[in-house]
Amino acid sequence: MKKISHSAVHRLILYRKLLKIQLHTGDDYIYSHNLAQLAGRTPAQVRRDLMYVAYSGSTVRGYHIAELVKSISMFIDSPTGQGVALVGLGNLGKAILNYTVGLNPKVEVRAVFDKDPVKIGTITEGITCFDVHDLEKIIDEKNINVAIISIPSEGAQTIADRLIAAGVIGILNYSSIRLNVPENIYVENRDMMRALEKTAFLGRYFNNQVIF
Amino acid sequence: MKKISHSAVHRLILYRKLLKIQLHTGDDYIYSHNLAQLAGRTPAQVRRDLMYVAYSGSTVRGYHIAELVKSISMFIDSPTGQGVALVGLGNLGKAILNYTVGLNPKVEVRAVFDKDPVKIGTITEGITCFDVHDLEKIIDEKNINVAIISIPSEGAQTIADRLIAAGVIGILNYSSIRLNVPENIYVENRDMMRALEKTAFLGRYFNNQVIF
DNA sequence: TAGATTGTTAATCGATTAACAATC
DNA sequence: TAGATTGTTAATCGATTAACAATC
Repeated sequence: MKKISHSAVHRLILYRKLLKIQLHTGDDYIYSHNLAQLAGRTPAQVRRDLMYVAYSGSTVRGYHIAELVKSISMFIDSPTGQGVALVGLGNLGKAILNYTVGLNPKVEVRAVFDKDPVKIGTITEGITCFDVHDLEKIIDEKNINVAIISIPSEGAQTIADRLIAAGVIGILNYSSIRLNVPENIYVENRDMMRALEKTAFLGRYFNNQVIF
Repeated sequence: MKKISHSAVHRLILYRKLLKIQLHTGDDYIYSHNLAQLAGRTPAQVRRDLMYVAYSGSTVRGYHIAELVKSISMFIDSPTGQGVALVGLGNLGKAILNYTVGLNPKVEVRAVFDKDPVKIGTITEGITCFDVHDLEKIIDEKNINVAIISIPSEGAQTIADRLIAAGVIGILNYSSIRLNVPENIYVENRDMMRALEKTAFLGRYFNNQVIF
């Protein structure tokens, strides 16, 4: 199996997103330098990234947008699709549902979990909220192997352990602790405070306000 | 001025966070291999990263935790502190406030903006919500140079233009469009769907379920 | 054909890793 | 001192960039 860097995966997903938007603008084809500009990359970088997916552009017309989207999807998405569980239906959980539900049928949120009796049984963005007590059962029933953690730090590790034991292989972690997981489990951490501090520093850095 | 990579900045912020937690465990000193384990890095990588900040460890005791935190902060934080504006007080905006307010006095959310009259004038996590119409005035008054965008895609570019014109140099963008900004402005994009798709792919990749 | 673009190879750059002298 | 750790230099690795032949 060939290797691919995390950042290349991230970029391919970005290209697909940008291409989907281009689909609605009328043009059938796009050149690497147009896509590069949209993505904030160089044309050569884009062409190199695209060589991961089995699709060749035309030297005259560039890339057929719809075909390229299809090729990227064949590369990135699971052929059978993947189910996603969201744990924690607070403000963040609701926002995540709002930003993700319905966008990619191959990466589909199939269940929400919470421990609050008021929330259990409600439906948000079309997804039912289950009792976190039934986590293992529902994950098995709904064939879920990806999870999003949007609960406070205290319970996060316990939930992660249960998710992994139930068959989850990828975790998007919005809690502010770092999870301890086996090495075959992928964890993507999204720490909001860390992102804010990074933005504050790099803003000054870009404006030459940092001296060291 | 020396150069530093975005990822090194991101790691230094992580180290500081992990060290702050260690502060409460009783030990005064920590070795690079302990910090490395917490951060998921190698000891040599940690030592190399730490050489950006002007602080030397002891060859016998390792790094004095409190001193190292101070040195990282002197490196990362602005001496005068930076004000932050949050634009959009929906579920996501409320979650962001919840995850960031009060954690770092040098990166301080000083104002929230929304266009909803019901929200304007309310106080969340101690921060007043202002009319987005008064954006420029408040940003100037409260000496803000960092902003978080947590509004739907449609209005995001217009808001970004106004923020930049008002003096913002760093933007943490949670909307799902890419912002067009001058090259001296730093934008950190946080696309939830992209993060989810990446997690789904890399989960399978880590488990050798991806063939290409 | 001429010209613009693509895919691929070679050169460069930077980050990571390994090795080691210096320190207490 | 012996031993463990640090800071720094050298070697390796990988990604980015530049160059260019192939294509229509």
